[in-house]
Amino acid sequence: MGRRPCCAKEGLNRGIWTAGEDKILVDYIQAHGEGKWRDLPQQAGLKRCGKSCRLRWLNYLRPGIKRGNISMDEEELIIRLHNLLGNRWSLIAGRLPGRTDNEIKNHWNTNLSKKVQDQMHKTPVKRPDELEPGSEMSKEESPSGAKPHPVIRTKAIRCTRVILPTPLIDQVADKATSVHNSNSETSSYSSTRQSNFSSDFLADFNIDDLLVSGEAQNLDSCFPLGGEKVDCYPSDFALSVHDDAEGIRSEGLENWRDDDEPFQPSGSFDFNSLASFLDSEDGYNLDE
DNA sequence: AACTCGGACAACCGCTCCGAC
DNA sequence: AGTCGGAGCGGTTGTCCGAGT
Repeated sequence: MGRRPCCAKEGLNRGIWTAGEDKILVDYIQAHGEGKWRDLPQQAGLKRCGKSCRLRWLNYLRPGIKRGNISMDEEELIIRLHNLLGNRWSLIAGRLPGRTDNEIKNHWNTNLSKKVQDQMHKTPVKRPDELEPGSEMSKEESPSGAKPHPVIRTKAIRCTRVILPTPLIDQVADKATSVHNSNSETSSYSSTRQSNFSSDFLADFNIDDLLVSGEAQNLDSCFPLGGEKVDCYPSDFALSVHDDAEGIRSEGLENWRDDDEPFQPSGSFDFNSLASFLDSEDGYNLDE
């Protein structure tokens, strides 16, 4: 069985694209439009994989692409959005007109992640189980940049291997299980829970199980957030249920459109108003 | 001038989702 | 309901280039 490979690897050009190849690709897409990437190389006469053509077009040749010179405003926005969304580069790129996910990802890996790390070392974060008894994780103790998030698939809306602090495991597990039981969809979570309850608990559960139900909002009670902050502690639970309680659902971000909001998926926006939005009660309180 | 090293970024790869059948 | 192919995503790798020695 097995599917047809996206392209035959033999006899194809690899590596950096030449100006000639770019021109062929642009001419073809201008004439025939995007799509049918698998067949495009053959139709256009390019010795490239279809996926490679798609990547080249989307990241470099498409009209309206900005290259380089990422401004301070953009960097700040990327950091904030990364704090909110984790490594969901395509969603982040969608909030930065003219920027591509690949460029933002590279910029993050080479520049911003270090910046954030530096900021973190200035304001170290305590895990909830490291806090003094009776103390709360105050906003001042949370870093503005936050730790790297676990990987979250953009489309799947699913947390894979979310690491939860031990004291929260049972509460989240019980809640997720009860939510799951009230839904008809299957979840890998239950079996995971049965098989793995170490202190470095790795939960594979379908975030939809938590999100589709109105009960999801009650999950706030599982986390010592005080209704203030997205992250319980940042690396532990990347996709906050709190977001959803505030009406910004993870899946909704992809289709998120609201004329009252300072930025839109593909539109222009004002950085200052966006910063205000992110800091506001209606936003995410991502700032320190 | 030659070499090494590290940063930046372009491209590739494997996985997943989703729609069509 | 199950399978398949198209498409998209994020992580990783490869390559280039400039700075330093």
